Formats: sequence, structure tokens, C-alpha cells
Amino acid sequence: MTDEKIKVLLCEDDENLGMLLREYLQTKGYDADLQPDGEAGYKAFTKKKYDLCVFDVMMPKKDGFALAADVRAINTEVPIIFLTAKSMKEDILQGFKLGADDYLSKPFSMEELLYRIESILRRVKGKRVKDLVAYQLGGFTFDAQKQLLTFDGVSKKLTTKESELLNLLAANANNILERNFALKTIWVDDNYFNARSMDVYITKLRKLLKEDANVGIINIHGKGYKLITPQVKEE
Amino acid sequence: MTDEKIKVLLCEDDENLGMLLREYLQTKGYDADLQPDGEAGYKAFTKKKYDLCVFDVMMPKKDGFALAADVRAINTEVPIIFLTAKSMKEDILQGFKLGADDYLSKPFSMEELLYRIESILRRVKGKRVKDLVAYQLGGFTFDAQKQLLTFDGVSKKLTTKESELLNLLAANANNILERNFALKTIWVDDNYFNARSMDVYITKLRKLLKEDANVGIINIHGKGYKLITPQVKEE
DNA sequence: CAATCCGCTTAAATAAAGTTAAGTTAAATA
DNA sequence: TATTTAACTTAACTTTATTTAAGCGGATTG
Repeated sequence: MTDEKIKVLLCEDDENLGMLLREYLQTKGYDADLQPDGEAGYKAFTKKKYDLCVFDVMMPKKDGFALAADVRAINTEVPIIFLTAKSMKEDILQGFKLGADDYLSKPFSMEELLYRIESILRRVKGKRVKDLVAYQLGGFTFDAQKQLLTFDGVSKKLTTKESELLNLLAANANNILERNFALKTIWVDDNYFNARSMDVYITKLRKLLKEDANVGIINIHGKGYKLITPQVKEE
Repeated sequence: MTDEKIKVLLCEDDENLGMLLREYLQTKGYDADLQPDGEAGYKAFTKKKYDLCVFDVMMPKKDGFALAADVRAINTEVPIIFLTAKSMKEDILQGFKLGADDYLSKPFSMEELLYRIESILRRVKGKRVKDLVAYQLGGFTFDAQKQLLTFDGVSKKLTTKESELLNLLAANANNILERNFALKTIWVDDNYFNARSMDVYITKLRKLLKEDANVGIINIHGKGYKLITPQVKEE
């Protein structure tokens, strides 16, 4: 019954981004450590057995590629994901693409990072990471995997964005889901237009959910949203 | 029971790239040799019976096409894959006339190369590369080797493209198969027309799969496709 | 209670994906 | 070698998904 958490080493010099990613991975059940530069990252790697690394390419003291080389010298197996700047030349990118298990060019959504981490863990370790996700929301059943919302035996196929948003809401059911968090998770950037886009999807979800009066999305002014749903007895 | 390794001749002048590829192919069970230029490549080819060649197009002393021509002079059968720099329309055509079986334009991922190698070996030489290639997809059985999709005792022979696409989808069952990855691995080039072509094949596969309501292909807007199939309990 | 900010909704615009059918090409066969 | 067939691509068009725009209404703050 020892459900060991997967240990992730995150090296990112942008503190905001780093903290955000670390927090997100933690909420997703990972044991994520954050280091602000390559040297600190290397030190951390020597002290703990990580299952996966996420390295920013551009970092002070030691860049992500050099760090990866040092890490490879003591461990040839651990998967490495690089976070690269968007304006990287193809030939340089080629190197990363081949030496890395995967790479993500900025800006990316947190969901995307998670997706890549999970697919690598699946490939490399053969672990089944995502257990089937089906939420019970009052009279609704929401299958995030299949993007299907079912009520009274009738299933409706949700679009990708609808499903991603409902998934986040459901994961925080009866708790506040912060606007900015949702935006960064799903839309990458929390700018004005994406915020408007999210508004539109909140409206859509409300329409979908109004068949059951006990389920709904309420707004917490200036903070975010809360998916209200009857508490399901857990375990 | 002599499970002879498949011999691959790799010619690539970029040492980093070459070593990476050689190592990767070796870990995947191939007997891969690396040569740094066309002349050395030719010399190596005369000394050992290779099952497949991977030639970089731009190499010192003798480029990949010249090397291929020389190789063809003594062996008209051995499959050749070219690694090309981006945007080489005419060169590519020339290469194909010389009997290239496939080509990959940089940058590519090692996965992509591996996939090409395997599908060429499957197609051209009829070798059994991967052992388990029979997927259970709900009520369907899909044998990628034989390109057979069976439902309720009735088998249907799929075309090459149908089978390749379903194979990729099945390998990533219940997870996202990225559009670009599929395009690059199956269609080589991820241009507009090939994307339309892939659409057509998605439609075909959906028709084929609709006999079982629990199986289907859903689109992840802007990212790719996901083959939905009942989870099979793993041990 | 005004001014402002934030959120809601509907509609229009754009972009991505889906469908069907008509071309092409190349392999099979007659 | 001509004819037919199958596989695949290209084209034209339809539908769906997502974003942008615009106006309205409620909430918060001074």
C-alpha cells in the first residue's frame, strides 16, 4: 500500500514560473523539488533519487544542457524534459530533441507539461499514470478521458476546452478554482482575451450543467469559480 | 533460436548526432555502426552485410546521395533512409530516384527514426520487428503486422495507410497522438495536403471502428487524436 | 450613489477538423 | 502492353471549435 510519489527535479530560474509549476505538479501528486539554477540542480540531483527531470535551457551558473550532461554522467536513464525559449534555431533544437526525452518550447500550458511527463513515465517506466478519471457530479457523470458528460443515460460529447475546464473544476469540486490558475493551466497565458474566452466556456458549462439543480458553477468575485456539487462519500 | 540482430549502417558527420543515434539504436536492439563520411561509409558497406542504411545527405568526402548510388551499384535491395536538412525539394526527388526507401528531414526525434526503420523492415523485408503487434481494442482485434482488423470473427484487410495510422493510435491508446508526430512518421512531411489526407484516413478509421460503441477516435483540438478504448486490466 | 471593475451573454469572425467525391498514380491482371 | 482496380491525394465544401467583439448588468469601492 506504499503508493510512493514520483520524484521530479525542476530547475527553472524564473521564480514565478518555477513556483507555479512546482505547485501544480504537487497538486497532481508528484513530489516536486524546485532549484533556481544548474549548480543547485546538480547538487540536488546527487542527494536524492529523482524519477524525472525538467530543466530550463537558459539558467544562470550552469545551463540546462550542461546540467543534463552532468546528470547523464551519473545516471544514463533518468528522463529529461527541456524547457526551451521559443526563438531557438532548428539546428540547436535538433540537439535537444535528440538528447532529451522530450522538450517544450515556451510558452506552454501546465497541462502540456503534465501530459508530457505522464507520457514519458508511461513510455520509460511503463507506469500507468492516469487512472481512469470519472467524476460523479450530482446526477452527472463526467469522464474526462473520453470528454463525455452523461446525465440520465444521455451522453454529450464535450469539446476539448469544455472538458479541460470542467476537469479542473471537478478536481477542485466545492473548492475555489482560481481564475489565473485555470488560465495558466489551460490557456497558457492569463491575458485579457483568454480571460474572455474562459468566460465564454463558463457560460457553456453552466448551460450544460443546469439539468441538475444541485450542480452549478458559482463565481467568487475577483478570485475564481467554485463547482458546487453534492458531496460524495469518499472511501 | 539464433535471434540475429539487424545490422544498420549509419553515416552521419555530426559526431554528437551520430553517437546519439547509434546509441539509441543499440539500446533498441540493433547492431548499429557509425561512419563519419561517405567514403568510410562505402568502405564499411563493402565489408559487412547490412540490413538497412541511414545516410545523412550532407557529408564530407562523399555525400549521402553519391554514397547511395555507390551502394546501389553493388546492392539494389538494401533499404536506405536519408537524413536531410530542411527544404530540399529537388534533392529529395533525386534521392528517391536513386532508390531511397524513406527520408527524414531534420530536426526529427529518435522515435521518428525508429518508427521509420521498423516500418521499412516490416514492409520491405517482411521481417518481424516487433513481437506483440496485436491490439485488443474493445471488440476489435487489430493485427498491425498483417494489417487485419477483426470484429465478431470477421476480418477486414486494411490498407497500408489505414493500418499505419491505426497502429500509431493504438500504440497511444487512450492518450493523445499528436497530429504532427503522426504526420511526420507516416506522411514524412507535415504540410497542408498531407494533413487533409490524414483527415480522410481518420474518417475512414472512424467508420471502421463504429461497430463497437466503446471504441472511437476523438479529436483534441489543435493537438491531435485520442483512440478511446476500454482499459485492459494490466496484471 | 456614481464610477469603475468584473463577469455574463450573445453573436460574429477565424481557424481547425470532417466529409464526400473527383482526380492521380501505380500496381495487378488480362 | 492495354485495361482495370485499388490506394492514395487533392479539391471543394460543410461543420465544429475556439477566439474576438460588443453590450449589458451586477458587485465593489470610495
